[in-house]
Amino acid sequence: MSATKEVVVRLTKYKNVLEKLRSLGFVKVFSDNLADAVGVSPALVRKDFSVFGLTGKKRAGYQVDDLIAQLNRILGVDEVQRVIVVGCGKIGTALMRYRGFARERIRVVAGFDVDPSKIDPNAPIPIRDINEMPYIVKSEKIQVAILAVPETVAAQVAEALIAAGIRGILNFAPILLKSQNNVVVQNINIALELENLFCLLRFAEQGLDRGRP
Amino acid sequence: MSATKEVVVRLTKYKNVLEKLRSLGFVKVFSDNLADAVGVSPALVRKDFSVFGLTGKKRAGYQVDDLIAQLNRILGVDEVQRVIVVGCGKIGTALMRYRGFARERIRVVAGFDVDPSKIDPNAPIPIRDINEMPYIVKSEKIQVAILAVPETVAAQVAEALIAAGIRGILNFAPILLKSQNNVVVQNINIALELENLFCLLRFAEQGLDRGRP
DNA sequence: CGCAATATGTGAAATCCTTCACGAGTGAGC
DNA sequence: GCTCACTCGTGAAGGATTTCACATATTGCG
Repeated sequence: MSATKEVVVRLTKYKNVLEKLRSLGFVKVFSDNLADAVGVSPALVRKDFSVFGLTGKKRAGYQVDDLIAQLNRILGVDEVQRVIVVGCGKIGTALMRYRGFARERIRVVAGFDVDPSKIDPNAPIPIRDINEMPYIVKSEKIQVAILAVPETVAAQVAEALIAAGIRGILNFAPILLKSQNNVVVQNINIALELENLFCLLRFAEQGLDRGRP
Repeated sequence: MSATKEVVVRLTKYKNVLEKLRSLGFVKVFSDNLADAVGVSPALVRKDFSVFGLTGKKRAGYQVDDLIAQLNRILGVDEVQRVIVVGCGKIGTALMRYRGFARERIRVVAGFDVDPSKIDPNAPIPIRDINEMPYIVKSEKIQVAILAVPETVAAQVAEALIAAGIRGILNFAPILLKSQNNVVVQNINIALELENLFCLLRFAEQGLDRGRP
């Protein structure tokens, strides 16, 4: 049943919430709880689950352990996910050392840059020359890359990544990369998000209609 | 006319594309061009514009200059937008120095942290003690904050921000802050985005239905 | 100057997504 | 063990958003 991107996003959110609940000692959970935590309606939680055959019991809700196991199976994130970071500027290095990744079973295998002064193959997370990227991608069977290079070279580096066999890109460069022919792209444009925030504020303040007078 | 968040996001994207086009010397533009660049259908571009009374000419498309001016008016981003960064760890400092902000007329006024060793009020962008945050927010009339603190204190710091008068938060901490009572929150959960990327890849590979057998 | 090509603007249709509402089990309490 | 309040699962209804399709206007060109 065509699962859209939004559904996958929600499933992942459910899973994260469930893991927090489990660490707090929860054993069962109701659709209301998950709905609150994720910010959707209870009906939608149940609907999402039903699409994937996740079932609970009529008065006992869902078993937390069970649900996590099922979600992991569905989402396919049982093992550690390996990723590379391309572009080791400010954002790139910050991401390489980001602690949040460990908790989610994500491991940064290596960083890449063009600047020779940044290269350090002996660091805990090695930083290599961008020219080595294709070999590492192949030998390590890397599928996903975080792109954090300047705007001017972003498109070109993205193509190099795809050519090297990368199948998913998390793009922090301020250009809109398009998902095409079996390469999935997720764009995170920080400046754009901020701009939107300002706009939404503005709209929230003075009503939503600002068309012709 | 109830403008949803999605419409605002698209308008901002149009504006960004238009500015790139203008810098390339374009004078007029068609809905097709914008649609391609933003990844939507031409009809939607026209519909979005019509909602806000943005009009073009029947065979000449839209005037780039004109359109940008109108969008700026509608989106309310004529002047420089000022923002603070709370939490000057890896991500926080990277954001403080992020170049993409300058281009979008966003200025980071100050950073805040609890760690005394990080404080440096004389830096180009000063880093101050978090306790000074409420005063700076008030005196500088700051409305928007970027939140980049560890998970454990994120909720608490967010409350402090709201109490100090902040009206919009761009949240990089891995908890879901909820937009409530006239505070707009935009969550960017990097680990979650990566997880989603892996899942989408997985789904793209082996079809979308993975429910009961 | 008139025509034909082309792009806009918009009501109507279609599609997609969410919520509603209710039947049906089920666990807890007495 | 019986009852009852409670929660799931789901078809149908409802909304919202996007696309369609075409009348209409404009411009370039012969």
